[in-house]
Amino acid sequence: MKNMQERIERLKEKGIVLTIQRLAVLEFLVENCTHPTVDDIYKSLKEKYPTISQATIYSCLELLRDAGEIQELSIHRDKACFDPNLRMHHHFFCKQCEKIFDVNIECPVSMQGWFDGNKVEEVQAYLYGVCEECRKKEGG
Amino acid sequence: MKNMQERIERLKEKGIVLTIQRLAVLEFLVENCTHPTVDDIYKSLKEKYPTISQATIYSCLELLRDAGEIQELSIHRDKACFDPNLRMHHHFFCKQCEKIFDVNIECPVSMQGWFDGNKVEEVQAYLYGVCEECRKKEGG
DNA sequence: TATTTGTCAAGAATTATTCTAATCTTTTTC
DNA sequence: GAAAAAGATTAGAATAATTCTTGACAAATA
Repeated sequence: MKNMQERIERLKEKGIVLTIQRLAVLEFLVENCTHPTVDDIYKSLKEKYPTISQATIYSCLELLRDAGEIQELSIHRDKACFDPNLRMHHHFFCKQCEKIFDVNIECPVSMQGWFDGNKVEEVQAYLYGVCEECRKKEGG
Repeated sequence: MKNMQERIERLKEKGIVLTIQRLAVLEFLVENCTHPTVDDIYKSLKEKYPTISQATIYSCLELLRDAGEIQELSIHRDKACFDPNLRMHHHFFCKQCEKIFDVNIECPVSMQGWFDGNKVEEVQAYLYGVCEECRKKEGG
């Protein structure tokens, strides 16, 4: 359950109706911090709610993203994935196992809010490489 | 012409055949540093080379990217765009005019090569916000 | 209860990208 | 230089992620 209660409060304050589907999507993300794709979420929720449609997943994700409750990552260019972690952080993508890890490095770029005269509202940084685990496997 | 000659040398050294189409794609990118999409490139080259096909643009871009001559950006999640600038740099996307600017900020994350035990081979950082020009327009 | 407003489902439509098979070019071999 | 082989290009079909549309449904309001 974690911080679900807080999140629900925040959404209610914003006047967002918390339907079963919306809660299910949010809850799934909070409990599965593996940066799932739309399809991952759809397949999993379909088991519990067999009538749910993909379009609903898309619309719930869009709503939650616009409400600032989740982040949309474009670490792959062919599909979106989502992260319920609201703290400022970046992401590492392993080219071999394709897992995505959170990266908690403080980066000056992200902290500023400004770059020259341009207002920076959001920062996404993606590191691509090979994770420790995969490197170990390779090595032996 | 700029650094085309150097680029051509590098590609030849790698044993890459420099067809008219490949050169045209590379040249277009070098002369249009506006981070064009596949479609931008296709539409523009089609005027000069009416028989060129989209698949050729995709394959040239893939080849040039894999040869390390250009960078592929996933700043939009709905379409790729390309950058011939090989120096380490990041990108700013204006949500209003949708222009993409290069950002020359040195970021520790990018310099390291490592994050915990994970080997970092590439870094892409995207700043999203409103550019100076658009803010000025808004203001008055 | 009747009305209004907002949400959901299902599938069609759209769009970027990849695949395929045929054609054309270039390179190699004789 | 001609023939064969290898590689590149084309055009269009196929695929896959995402968005749109429309009607059905549910909740909130009067």
